[in-house]
Amino acid sequence: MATTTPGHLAARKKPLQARSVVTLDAIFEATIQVLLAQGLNRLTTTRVADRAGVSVGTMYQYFPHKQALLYALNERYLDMVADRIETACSQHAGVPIAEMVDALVNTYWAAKTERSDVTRALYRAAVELDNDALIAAFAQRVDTATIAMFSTAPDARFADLPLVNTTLLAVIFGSVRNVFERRLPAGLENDVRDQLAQMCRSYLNQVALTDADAPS
Amino acid sequence: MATTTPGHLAARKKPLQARSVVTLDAIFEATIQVLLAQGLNRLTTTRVADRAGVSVGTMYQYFPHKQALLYALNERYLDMVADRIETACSQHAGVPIAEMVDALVNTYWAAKTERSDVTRALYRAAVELDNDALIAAFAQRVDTATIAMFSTAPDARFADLPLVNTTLLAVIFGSVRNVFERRLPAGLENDVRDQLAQMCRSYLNQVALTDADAPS
DNA sequence: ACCTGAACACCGTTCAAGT
DNA sequence: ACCTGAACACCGTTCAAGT
Repeated sequence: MATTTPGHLAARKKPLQARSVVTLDAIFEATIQVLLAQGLNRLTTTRVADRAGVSVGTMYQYFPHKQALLYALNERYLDMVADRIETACSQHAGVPIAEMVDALVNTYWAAKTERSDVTRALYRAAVELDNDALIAAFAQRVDTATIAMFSTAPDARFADLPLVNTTLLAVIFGSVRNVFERRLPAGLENDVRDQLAQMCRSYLNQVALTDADAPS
Repeated sequence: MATTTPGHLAARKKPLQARSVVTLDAIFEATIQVLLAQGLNRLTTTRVADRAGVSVGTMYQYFPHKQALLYALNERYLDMVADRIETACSQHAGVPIAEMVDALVNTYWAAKTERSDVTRALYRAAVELDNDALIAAFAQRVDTATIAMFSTAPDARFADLPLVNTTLLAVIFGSVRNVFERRLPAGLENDVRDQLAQMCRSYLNQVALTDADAPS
């Protein structure tokens, strides 16, 4: 499912020719580099254009304004994360629910951890650029994938799966972000991840319907 | 415990005279208003000064630069939240652990929800202003308060209370932020809060040492 | 058709001049 | 002693001129 981009933040032209794809990639790569090396308030259209080897004017052919550039960068990133979660979810259909939760925690955690500098930079860049639409689209994709996975659990049913699912995702995504922003030492970080997974499992065990709850 | 402010972000002068306090409050209030009404990238030093009824030059007597203003605003806010958590923690010393967790979730939730527009605006403003020091100081205060509270629980002991505590705080704070940024409908928001509290309780029940674990 | 970069409007910050 | 706001450097964005 494609992300729906609000008009005012949409990229100006789609890269139809091979050269454009290269230019666009160079711009994205330059943006990440400037973001990491100089930070958000030194991220200048001129600096990005310079590093990408194009003129400012050219950049404005691809993006109507600076925010649209950051928006597109986030979009790419969230699409990557959503792809990985969708894949993990379909690969774990039918396994016990505890394994599902572990897969979910570990997949999201790994996606955020692999390039944690980029993750943190994007958390910062994601601000004040009307990213509600991005977040909503991302949440929708993930909700769908995880609900589908959890429905196939052989060992658990729930009175209100959508609520359980929303809670679980809020807890996982929120905790990961929190741990990131606190810059915990790597060892402690991993311990917290394991505790998080355990917490999700306890919760699922407790809210799962028992046989006594089964409809007659 | 006072927050340790890094020098380059410190406010320029302390409000020693009554008039200065008024001016400073006016600047803070103006900042919140501009933030809510116009958003972060329309938050201009001139606009804030205008609304506060002072000149830009005067504002620069109190804050060495724009970031310091936003930093100070966040500092005030986090101090308020930390105060409330500390109070709740000392008021709940000695009660069963399930009640402690509920108090913690509800206090933090309430502090963030009461003026949710301000909360969201500050989440956005908190970016790229070296808020690591702020977050660290806040985390330290809360860690201390909650660990002290949990140690007095009559019905639970833990093999590694610091880890359990860190996990719990990451989950609670992270989830609250996530729920905020997703702008869930108010009814669902409350349901998720209740689920969150339940999840924390399941977790604590599971990781608490049983009598069998007791040292002989 | 597409790219360039000087030019324009606006913002953060300073500091000489005012009280 | 403290406040003011014009002035300066820099950034986002445009568009006439170039290829």
